[in-house]
Parts: sequence; structure tokens; C-alpha cells
Amino acid sequence: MAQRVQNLRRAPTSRPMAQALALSGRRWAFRIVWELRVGPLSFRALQAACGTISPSVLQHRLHGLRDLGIVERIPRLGYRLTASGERLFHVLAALNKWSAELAKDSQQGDK
Amino acid sequence: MAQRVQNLRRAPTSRPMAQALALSGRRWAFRIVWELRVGPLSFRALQAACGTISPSVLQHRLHGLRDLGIVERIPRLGYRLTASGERLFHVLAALNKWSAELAKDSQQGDK
DNA sequence: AATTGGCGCTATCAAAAACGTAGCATTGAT
DNA sequence: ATCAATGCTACGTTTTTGATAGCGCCAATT
Repeated sequence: MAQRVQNLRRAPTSRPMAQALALSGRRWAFRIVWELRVGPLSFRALQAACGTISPSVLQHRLHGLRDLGIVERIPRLGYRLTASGERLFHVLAALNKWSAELAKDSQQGDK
Repeated sequence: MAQRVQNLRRAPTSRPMAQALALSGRRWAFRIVWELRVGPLSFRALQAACGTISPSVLQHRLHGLRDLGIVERIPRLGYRLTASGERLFHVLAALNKWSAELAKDSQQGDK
């Protein structure tokens, strides 16, 4: 029933996974999802939250994320995560945890 | 003690997380980690596993991943995941699961 | 010892993606 | 009517990625 790590290690990369990895490989894509975790954000608020993203790329990403059903546009509220987007957020929360551990490790390694 | 989702939603994006998201935003970066899940792969095997990555980019990514301590080079064996890399693999396994669910959803949506 | 073949990797040039900035059209508040 | 904020587009430059060719190295074969 539940997919095992053993199987994952042998099976070839699935098409959905290849697409997800391709999505992740686009600059800012996951960052946008991560910033939207706080709730709906306007285009400009999202731009500010990301720090230095250019509006053309943000626009491009938002289209892509909307096409995939990860983000939706709510008139007068801006953009927010869909149910799928929320589930992706949980994956990113795991990435967040991993990043914190990695930072701790390399901190020790430097001393 | 355990970090709560509630807190994650309010806290600003941490530096380690920003770095992890920046890493993910490099094309092929996560794909390389994912392909290495099967065990050590040679440069050329890795190139083949990714399908169409150019050697210059692969070389670039491997350097970056080695600098971050995610991948290590073993003489006569090629490249393999470190302990951190293995932990990142588990995050990607969650992404894999998410991608499968997303594909199922949009399949239904198309009908 | 010479050859062969696979390996890790570099060089080079072309194409695509991302950036920075300016600004336009719309909308809601004053 | 004016004003400020918003979503978004245009455009020229820089950065990243891509495709292809090929070099130097090593080990196994002959």
C-alpha cells in the first residue's frame, strides 16, 4: 500500500516527479509558494516578500503555478495557495527543517 | 519543542531556507540528488540519468552540491549522496508523493 | 608497448531565462 | 478631479543554460 523507500530507490523517475523537479528548477518558483504560506498576498506584496524578483518573472511564475493548480487568483485579495499548493507547502516545511539542520551541521564543521 | 506549522506561517523566511530555495531554483539541482538516490553514479551515468543535461551545467551543479556537503566524490566510484544528501532525498520523496497526487487530481479535472 | 575505450572534465559559441527599470491602464479613496 | 496604489507589460542588458567537440588520463586488451 504505502510506497516504500526501497521501491523509490529502484524505480525510474516518474513523469509527475520529473515535472515537479522541473518546476522546482525554475528560479523563485518554490520561494513564491513558500511566501504565500502566510495567506493571500497581492502581486506587489509577493514581489516585496521575495526581495528582488523582477515583475516579469513573477508574472511568468504565477501563470505557471496557476496552470498547475497550485496558486489561484482572488480578485481584490491577490494570490493564494490552492489545496494542492497547501500540500506543497507541507513538503517545503520539510525542506525548511532540512535546511536548518544543514546550517547547524556546517556551522559545527567550520569550527 | 517541535516547530509548529502555526509558527512557520508567521516567521519570516530564514536564511538557511532562503539558501535551500535558491538551490532548488537552479535547474537540475534537485534532479541530480534524486537520481543519486539509487547509489553512486559516475559523471557520465549521472548525465545519462538526467536525460539531457549538458556536461558544463552538471559539472557546475556538482561543485555547488559538493560545497554544500550534499554530494561527495568517491574516486573510481563517481558521486554519491552524503548523510545530508540522504536526508534531502527524504524531502524529495515527499515531493514525489505530492507530484503523484497532483497528477491524479489534474487527471480527474480534465475529464 | 601500442591500442582502444571509457572516463572526468573543459572550451566555445548559441539560445534561453532572468534582471532592472520605466511606465501604462485601472481602481478605489479623498 | 486628483491621487496613490495595484496588476501588469515593454525592452534592452546580463546571466544562465544548452549543444557540441574534444582533451588528457587511466586501465584493460592485444
